[in-house]
Amino acid sequence: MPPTQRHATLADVAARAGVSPSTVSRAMRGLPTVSPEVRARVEQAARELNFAVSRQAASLVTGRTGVVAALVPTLDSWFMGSALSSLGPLLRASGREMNVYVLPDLAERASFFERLPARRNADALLVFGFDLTQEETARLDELEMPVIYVSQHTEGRPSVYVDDVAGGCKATRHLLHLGHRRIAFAHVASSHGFHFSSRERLLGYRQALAEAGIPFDDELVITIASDDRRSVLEGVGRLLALREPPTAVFAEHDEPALSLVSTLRKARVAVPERMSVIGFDDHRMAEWADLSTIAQSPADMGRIAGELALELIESDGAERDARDGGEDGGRSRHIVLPTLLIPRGTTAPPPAPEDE
Amino acid sequence: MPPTQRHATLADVAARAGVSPSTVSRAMRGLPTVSPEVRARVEQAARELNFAVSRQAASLVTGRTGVVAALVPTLDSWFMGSALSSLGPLLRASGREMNVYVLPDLAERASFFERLPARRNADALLVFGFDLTQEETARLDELEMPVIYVSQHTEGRPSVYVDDVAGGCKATRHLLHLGHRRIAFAHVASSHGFHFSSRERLLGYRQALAEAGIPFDDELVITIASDDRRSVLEGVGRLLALREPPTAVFAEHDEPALSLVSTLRKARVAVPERMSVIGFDDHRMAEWADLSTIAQSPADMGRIAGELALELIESDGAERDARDGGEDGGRSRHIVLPTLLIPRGTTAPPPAPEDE
DNA sequence: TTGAAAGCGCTAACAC
DNA sequence: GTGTTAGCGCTTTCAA
Repeated sequence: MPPTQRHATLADVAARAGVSPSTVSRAMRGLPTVSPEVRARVEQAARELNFAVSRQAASLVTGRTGVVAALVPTLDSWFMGSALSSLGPLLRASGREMNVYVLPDLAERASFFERLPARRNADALLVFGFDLTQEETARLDELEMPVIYVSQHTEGRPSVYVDDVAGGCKATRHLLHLGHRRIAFAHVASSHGFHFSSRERLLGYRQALAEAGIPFDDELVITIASDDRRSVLEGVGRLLALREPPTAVFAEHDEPALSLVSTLRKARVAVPERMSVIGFDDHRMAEWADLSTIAQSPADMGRIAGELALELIESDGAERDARDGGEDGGRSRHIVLPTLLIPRGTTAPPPAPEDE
Repeated sequence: MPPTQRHATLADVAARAGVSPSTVSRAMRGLPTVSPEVRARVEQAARELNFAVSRQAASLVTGRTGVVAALVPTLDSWFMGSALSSLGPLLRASGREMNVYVLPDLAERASFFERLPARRNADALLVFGFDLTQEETARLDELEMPVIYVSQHTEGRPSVYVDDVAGGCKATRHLLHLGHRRIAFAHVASSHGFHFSSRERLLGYRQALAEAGIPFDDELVITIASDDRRSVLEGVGRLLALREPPTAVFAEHDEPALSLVSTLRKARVAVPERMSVIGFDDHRMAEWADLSTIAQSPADMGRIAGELALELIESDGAERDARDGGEDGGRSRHIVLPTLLIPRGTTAPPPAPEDE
């Protein structure tokens, strides 16, 4: 007895339409060398048989898989969600599929880099937000397909990212302009050993302080564990207990910023009257909660990285002919996206000094 | 001049290892019928040539693609992110890839159902959180692969979801037990025309009210647009302006619940002293903000749905032989996951009555 | 504009 | 345990 009914093949359609397989192939791909009448007949037959071209068989001969892969540390974050939500439709519009590799921990990560499952199974790879080692990057170079680094800069390889230093600077300057002099920085300890540009945001913070002639004070840097509410309470407690407590906090992401606001208000520390808080992201929740923040657009990053991927895929065949686009044909292009200060209701001038 | 260097093939490895292609194939798939010595030789050759089996070629002959597809309305939500973050690694552990189709608007959705790009390109499809029409469901039935409905029940087809009615009931009962009698329900108007079980949560709310002998009052149901802060302000304003304002709000998701808390506190309405707020999800932010909520686990849903998919893929070949697992071999199984009340700091007894 | 034939890289019978 | 053979379903010359 036969297994599940087989899919119709191109040959089936050809038989039903009374033409040769090659003609069906041409018609299905929309090539112009098919007479309108025949094309109609083929399309009808295909519809009746519920036929779709097998990507597997096609790619065997074309050498293209029609798949673009995305490597992400997790999908459980506003950033990744937004980025892939814009990348997916873009790829579909070009007739491609989106393959996602989620590497939530070091074991998964090691296994990915050891087996390199994307090899031969995608036409390009987008690497999101990882802080890769040199070995890992070298391994990706072996993939023999375009690899684009997103939310991370990698020397000599195509990258798309926002200017985190400038963003950190903007946030800090905003607070400085409001009159704050004691400004804390809230850092998030991520559990999976990936960084999300936090190093650079801290750098921007320090840079803005330096410009204003304010010395860096590491008592003002707190670390919040992203999965533990007590760490927020502790961090806030530590800041408030300082001899000279801050009047403002810059959190490297909106989520911790929101938890700071919530924790402060619950403790009857008025925000922004007693303490200003600014985040980074412009998370959907930031508007809801009227949080001041530095906006970045992961949706734009996803889209732009996707466009770059398509471009590199296109040029992958012809690359050795004309060296028109410079020596590497855009292979080491860096695209830097802007950030934008969005002042909202959680930042204001510091309270009038009481003890000075 | 040649294009980009071609990938090594199985034949190349065979030549280098001095064996036949079939032997290489067997070795690469870990079949037991290969002598250890030969296996070692093959693996070495494969490593030297940076060889990986082409899924496309393999699937052409096995009839399996090694891909599981997920259909999602968006990735930009806590729920989807968590679900796919657990699904991905599970699929990888079984040696499969995860293909994601994001359908953020009705145009994308229509185009997906018209072209059915998953056809022939995946071994199973997981459909997340859509409220499908009958036509769409019928279309998916034509896919000739297992289709699992997640976060949605569909008659006669495998489904995995939480008991939203019971969850809504639990949230409302929690507030009732605390002594609340005027309880509002905050509904989210989603922009893409997809429902996320909100109908059923409202049902649970009404059911709990009925049990307590409290009549349903539609003045207490507000709608918040998920992308507009003013709508939150308006909703809160409307509730507070009622002749008999509520003392508690049940929001169908944590994100709007958090924005309610934030808006109320900013307006100097103490939470929970003056107004209790409970959400639904147990979003990561809920713990950070000390929000009472009804927990559901999208991670569990993703995992369980994935396991079901693998099971159905396995049984897909043998299904017609033994009808052991009931008439349909689990093809119409429904798996209902539990919800859990998590009381935190945003719910408390109502304030002592002032005017009565 | 269409058809015939060759083969993409692999697995699965079947021999040995 | 290993090799030989015959396709899987498609695209792509090349001829007509």
